[in-house]
Amino acid sequence: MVSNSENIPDAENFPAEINGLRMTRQRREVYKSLMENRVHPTAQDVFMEVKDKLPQISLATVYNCLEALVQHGIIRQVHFDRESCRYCPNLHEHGHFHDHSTGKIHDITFKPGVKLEDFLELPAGTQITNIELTLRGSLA
Amino acid sequence: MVSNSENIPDAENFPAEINGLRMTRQRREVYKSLMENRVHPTAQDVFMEVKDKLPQISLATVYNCLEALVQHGIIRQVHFDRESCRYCPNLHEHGHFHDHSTGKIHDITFKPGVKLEDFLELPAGTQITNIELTLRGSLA
DNA sequence: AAAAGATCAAGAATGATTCTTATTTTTATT
DNA sequence: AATAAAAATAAGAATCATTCTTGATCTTTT
Ligand SMILES: [Mn+2]
Ligand SMILES: [Mn+2]
Ligand SMILES: [Zn+2]
Ligand SMILES: [Zn+2]
Repeated sequence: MVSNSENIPDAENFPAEINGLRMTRQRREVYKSLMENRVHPTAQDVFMEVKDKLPQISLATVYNCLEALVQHGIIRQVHFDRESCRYCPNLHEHGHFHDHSTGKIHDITFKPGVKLEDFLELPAGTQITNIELTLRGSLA
Repeated sequence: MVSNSENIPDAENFPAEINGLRMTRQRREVYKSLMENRVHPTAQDVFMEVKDKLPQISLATVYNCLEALVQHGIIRQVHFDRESCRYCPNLHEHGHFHDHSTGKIHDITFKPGVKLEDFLELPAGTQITNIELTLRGSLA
């Protein structure tokens, strides 16, 4: 029952452009890697994965691609302390749970309908444009 | 009505040890700087502040002091993306709001009695040991 | 086809942080 | 109090993720 076919178009019918960003071979493979393996990889991780398909790609290009994808709102950066940045193609509002027992990072969603003001003491007039929530712990 | 006297003992009656960490002159000044100026400074910021009191202190020592204070649970590190770490002496559970209009970082507390499960979809068996919440935006 | 623009590869540069080592200070022991 | 052992500090080197620079290559427009 293993199925790694999400809704990722293959090379032939992959859109030539996403959110105004031209999908070059490198950007496409970087993006596909993120979509197929939702493990919040680092740039190095992506580099190693993508080299299988594009053996000549450089780490700098992986950084460039990731940056371009982030700038165009196609993927998001995830930060854990001072570790290398990680990348996530899940665009829904969510936080991250770093399970220290397995090392895996899980997406955590907010309960439907919850507003920030429901659980935070926000100074009057606060306009929040971005939320980053990181949880650490383990699965009992 | 200016009062920068919080509950920060002065040099004479400053505890010789906190949480099992010996309070050397350097550690004391670093800690006092954080307590007196609650602006979430970087190590560089602390370095520049503390040099007024201990002109011979080195940046490496400031890093060492901050690290020792963090390890002993006396202060906390705060992360904003890939920027330099910042330090916070507020030990109550709280998040941070980076006000992009003023550049200031504000402590944000949770509403009393709120539990994580109240607003997050947590997988069953999740044991959370640490929460990091970062908000970005502006004060209208 | 030519020109302009965008992307890429490779390696150098940057900057925050950590590490190394010699020196100084503090604490424990005689 | 003197001595030995342990801890902390200062200074600078090393590290590592990330960014920058530059020349080559690919795309799009004229
Ligand atoms: Mn591989
Ligand atoms: Mn100053
Ligand atoms: Zn995610
Ligand atoms: Zn704080």
